Amino acid sequence: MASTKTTHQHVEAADIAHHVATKLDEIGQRFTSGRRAIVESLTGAKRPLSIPEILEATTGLAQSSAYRSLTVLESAGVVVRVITTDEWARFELSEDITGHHHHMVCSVCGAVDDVRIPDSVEHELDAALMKVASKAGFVMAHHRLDVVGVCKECI
Amino acid sequence: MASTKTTHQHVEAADIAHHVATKLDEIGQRFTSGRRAIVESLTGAKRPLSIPEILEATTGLAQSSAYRSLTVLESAGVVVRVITTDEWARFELSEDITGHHHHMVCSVCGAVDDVRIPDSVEHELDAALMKVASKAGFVMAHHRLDVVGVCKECI
DNA sequence: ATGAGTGCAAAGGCTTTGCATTAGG
DNA sequence: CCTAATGCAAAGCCTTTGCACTCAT
Repeated sequence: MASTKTTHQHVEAADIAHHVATKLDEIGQRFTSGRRAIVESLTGAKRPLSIPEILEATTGLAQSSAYRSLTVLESAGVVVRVITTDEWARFELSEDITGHHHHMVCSVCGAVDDVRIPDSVEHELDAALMKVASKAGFVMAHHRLDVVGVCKECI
Repeated sequence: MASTKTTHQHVEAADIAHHVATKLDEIGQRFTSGRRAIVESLTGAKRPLSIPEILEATTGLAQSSAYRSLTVLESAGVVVRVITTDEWARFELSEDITGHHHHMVCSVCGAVDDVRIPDSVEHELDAALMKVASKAGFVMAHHRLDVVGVCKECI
């Protein structure tokens, strides 16, 4: 908890492995080859991947191991489970690695891509959300924002 | 499509039944007692309901009928399936009935409530999203925004 | 060697579907 | 009446879990 700064600055690509190893170590978990392969897939993708996509990118990885490893990585705070539609769950690296961002979801093919909006908009948004949340006695941790539409492939 | 205005103004409670009946009729579906009961549950709740909650509020409704009716109502554009976590799906009336709003999701108990933020923030947000989306060749239909945090019951 | 991690297969849990029955127009 | 809608039960599909084997420390 003390070793890693969680600012809006993202972790450099080369340091991701080290960062993940540290986070795993903090909860007494090993950084095995399978987990390394998963993290590399997610790093290369720059968008949330589904289990089938992860398995395709990682030869010799059992589906159950993928689920189990992703759960461990999620507990370590390295991976986040993203719920887009009701199909497959998707997984991405946490925002202290990738930086804060949002998702564009294609309502036709289900494709998901990362997007970022100006900090000024983020701040105004957070201020407005914080206000309405606390008015309802709700302690806001963060927000989740998606663009829903049609991707260039499906137009 | 010509009969119902889809402005930011919501439909009056008393007219919901008529509105739903019209929408169903447009796709050749009947407004049966079961579907009426479901719509009434959703109207009363003023927040997205899960299948168990809907069944609890509607005696004598089979689970499969609930799923089927909700799918029909979704096709009619009257109901929206809300994806919050990976547990149960939740359903709510569409925004041309309820007006545009967002959700607060409790990360502890999973409770979901509606929230609204000022139009000015909505507009700035849409402008920013539209901009980054079109830059990626993506045609935005709408946005989806949730507050994630801890509700007053779980603090 | 010694417990964690993995693979394979089976079980779980939400959702969908098949078929006979009921009800709406 | 006659087709659409419903109930019940079985099947589907993503995800989780049990158990034996393998690998890292």
